[in-house]
Amino acid sequence: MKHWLFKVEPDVLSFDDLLRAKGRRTVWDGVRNYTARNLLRDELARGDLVLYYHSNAEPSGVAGIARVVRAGHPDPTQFDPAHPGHDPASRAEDPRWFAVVVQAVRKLPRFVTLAGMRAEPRLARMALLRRGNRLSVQPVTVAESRVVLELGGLERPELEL
DNA sequence: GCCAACGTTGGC
DNA sequence: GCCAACGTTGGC
Repeated sequence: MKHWLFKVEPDVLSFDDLLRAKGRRTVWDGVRNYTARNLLRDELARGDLVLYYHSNAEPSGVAGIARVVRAGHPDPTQFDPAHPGHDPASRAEDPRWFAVVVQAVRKLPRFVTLAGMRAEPRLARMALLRRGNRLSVQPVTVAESRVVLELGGLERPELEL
């Protein structure tokens, strides 16, 4: 099982919003970046762990964990002319953009702030913390994931790995 | 294929 | 609100 970090602005869908959503799940659609697209299409698998990160927030940080419950499939919004992510150049038989479905697992007992992660030497190499990183779906190592869950106050982080 | 211009992200 | 960093677009 692989581990990922998803960025989302909490004004759009906070982790608490996801917990309240029907089935505690949502379609992760609207991603229009080729690097993230490749990950969604080729790498994310059902059962993978997702660190749910609030970006552009006060404070920014990891709020909870989720799981991929449906692997990559064509993002329907690319074919919807009314959707801001509509892509007239994408064809149904060769879709350009992909989505997954994620389901909330649990909220972290302690919100793990960006500053808290920066202060943790074991996370020094984490992709999120690298300067200029804007990728909205990014890989996280199992070791990094474990540290984040530990910072988040989970008593038995290994149970989630 | 190069690269300037532009738009977006996201921390601060 | 500022602005650095990055991705994308499009002229050539």
